[in-house]
Formats: sequence, C-alpha cells, structure tokens
Amino acid sequence: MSKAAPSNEKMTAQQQRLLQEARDEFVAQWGAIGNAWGINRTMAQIHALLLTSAEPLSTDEVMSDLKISRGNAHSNLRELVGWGLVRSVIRKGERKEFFEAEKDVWQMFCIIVRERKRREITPALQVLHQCTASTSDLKGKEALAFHNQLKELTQFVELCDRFMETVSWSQKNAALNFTMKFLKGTKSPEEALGIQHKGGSETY
Amino acid sequence: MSKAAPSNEKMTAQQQRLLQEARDEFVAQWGAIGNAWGINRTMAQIHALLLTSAEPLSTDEVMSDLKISRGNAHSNLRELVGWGLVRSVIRKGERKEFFEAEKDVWQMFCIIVRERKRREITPALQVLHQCTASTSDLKGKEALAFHNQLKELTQFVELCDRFMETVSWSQKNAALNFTMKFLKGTKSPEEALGIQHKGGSETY
DNA sequence: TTTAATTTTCAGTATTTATTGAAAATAAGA
DNA sequence: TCTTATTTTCAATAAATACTGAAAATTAAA
Repeated sequence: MSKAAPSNEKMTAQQQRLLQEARDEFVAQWGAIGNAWGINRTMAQIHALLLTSAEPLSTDEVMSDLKISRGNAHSNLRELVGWGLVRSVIRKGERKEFFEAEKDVWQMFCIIVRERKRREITPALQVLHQCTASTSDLKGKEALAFHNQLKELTQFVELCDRFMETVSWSQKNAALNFTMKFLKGTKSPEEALGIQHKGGSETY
Repeated sequence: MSKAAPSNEKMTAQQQRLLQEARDEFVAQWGAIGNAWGINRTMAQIHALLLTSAEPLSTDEVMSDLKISRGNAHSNLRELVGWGLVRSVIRKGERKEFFEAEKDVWQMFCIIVRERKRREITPALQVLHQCTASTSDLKGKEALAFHNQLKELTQFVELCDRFMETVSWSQKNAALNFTMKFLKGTKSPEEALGIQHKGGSETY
C-alpha cells in the first residue's frame, strides 16, 4: 500500500485542478451508481472520497469536500462503518476521529456481497419459503401456477444465496480462477445468441 | 408450461383466502426487494403479480389487484416491457391489451443482468476510464493514490462487465455447471475465514 | 364518418427519503 | 471539578420520487 517513496514532487496548480476535476467526476459517478442500486447517494459519494484519499479524513474534511452538513456526514459515515466498508482511526495527539475506507477492491466487493445477502436475500428467502409452503396443497389453476412459479423462484434465490455466501468468503485467487475459466469457456455472445441455430440446449 | 390438465378442481373459500394471502405477501416482498435494489416498488409488485398469474392480465386487472391508478399501472407496465421482463399479448376478439411476464427464472435473471449492465455498468466504465486516463501522469501523493486506486477499481468493474455480458448470454446448463463447481470447490466459510490460519493466499 | 373503447400524457399532489442545523450529550484535557 | 472539543440526535425542512385522475390522443368498430 501507500508507497510514498518515489515521485512525491509538488503538483502544479494545473495538475491540482486536473486531479480535483477527475476526483469530483469519480465521486459524482460513484454516487450515481450507488443510487441506481438503492444506496444513498451521499453515502456512496463519501465512500468514493475515502476510497481515493491517501490519508484518512475527518468528519469536517468530508463535510467541506462534499459541501454537506455535519449531521449528514455523520450519519452516512456511521452507515459506512456499519457496512464495514469504512473504519475509524484515531491518531495519537489528535482528539477527533478520522475515517479510512477499505482499499482492496476484492475485499470491498466481498463485504458488499456479504452485507446485501445478510440484509436482503436471506430474509427474502424466509418469506419465499413460507409462501411456497402455505400453498403446497392447494388445488386449482391459479394456485398451481402460483405454487410452481414460487418454487422455481425460491430454488433460484437459494442458489444465489449460497453463491453469495461462498463467493464473499472465498479466496480471491480461487474465485478469479473460476471467473476466468467461465469467461473463457462459454460461447461468444453472437454464437450463444444462436444466430446460426444449432438447436439443442437452452440458450438465452 | 401451464399444464392445466390434472387437478383443476374448484377451490374452497378458505383455500382462495390462503392463496390470496400468500400472493399478497409475495407481491409485497418482491416489491421490497426491488426497492432495496433501486427499482420502483410498484414496478416490482406488478412484476410479482404477473409472474405468478396463470393468465395474462389487463391494465384494469393490475389496477384493481394492486389498488393503484391507471396512470401508475400504465407507466410501470411500459417500464417492465421496456426491460423485456413483460410482454404484451393481444387476444383475438378482445380489444384491450394483456400483459404476461417471462416466467422462466433463469431467463428472467439474464434479462435483468443484461439490462443493468447496459444501463449502469457500461456507462460507468467510460467515466472510470476517463478519470484514470486524465490522471495518469500526475505526480504527488494524492494524485498517485487516486490514480492507482482508480486503476484497480476500473479493472474490477471491467471484469464484472465482462462477466455480466457472458453470463447473461450463456446457456443455463453451462452457467449452472460452473456455479455448482464453484460452490463445491471452495473451502467452507469457517475454513476460508482462516480460523486455523495456514498462512498463504489471501482469504477474506 | 361517428361512436365508443382503450391508451397515453401530464399537471398537480402526495409520499418517501434525505438533509440541515442547532441543541443535547459525551469525552478529553486543564 | 470546569471548560472546551467533538460527536450524536432529531425536529423541521427540502428535495426527490412516485402516484392520481382527468383530459387528450389514439385506435377500432359501427
């Protein structure tokens, strides 16, 4: 990590501006992505800020960098700590709290997968199981359609649940390995699309 | 699909009630999940409704089932059609439009992955590339931290992008096969956690 | 054509979610 | 202890998002 040794020259004003611009754009973009996936925009922006900061930042620095209120910065920082994506660090001599993000991208990914599984998938599965069970011996077209569909869905979500559990605790190398094999193994999109239909197994 | 042949007896009132309850719960839950992942709650509820309906439904049926306005039903149905998760069917003799969901769970999954990639991941990658490029020859600690972090992140998102592309067009069997191998291949969570640390490759 | 059914649009409104800012609580010196 | 820096809370407010309902547009039959 932070190998501050080599090229640590002062940046020109122009360079400062370039960095600032790129960073602002990244922060904005990360916020937009988070938003699209159901995550508070500000929380994602703070995450982006900390993720690309060489040093841990204080609440006040986050406030002024993103031009947000203390309450807002505070609660979103807490939320990030709650997810495990950010940890607070205390510096000797300093009274206030600083925050730093988990920088390792794979680790970050694992945390997010784990948390989303825990918060959303697993609870949803309970409901699915319950709905499936409570309709298992009903008769009639509508009831059968409902029950069968729910059974398939439940099985699929169970698979996702297990997959998320495994991937989020797995070793980076092992996971990458499988991913790579998978990426190489399947047909190209054009082929898979069945542009020259060979018939046979289901292709989507 | 809909093999209406065998047990198609009339349901008792009690059974009707059970089915209704289970279905309402499923619809609510699916709505909540969608919501957590950044999808309009009503859109997800309509999807849930159509997903578990033996027959295609009209806008009016959706309206009355979910107790929502025409405008709301209309725009969310359109949105679902836009995603490719729902298609409209016309019945001979009938003047109005009916809607049915894609029922195959794997197919459904592929559509969602494909759309999210197209709508969010690919555009985000552009920005990431741009931010990475525009800071590639800046000096200074902050600039280096930013650039390096962004490079790693970009690589990871690229991998996700490719993965989503591949999985969303892949054959169900092939994908399942890999998934299963993966699920069997990795260590158990306890082991992977390194509870009896053997040292060596990174474990999260 | 005219009529009637159906779909689409969209201004106005409601609901939900996010944010502010200042007061209260807490923690760390002095 | 008292003082001051810092964190936390939360009522009030703002902003974003979703929804309604009725009017306009479209479509298909008569």
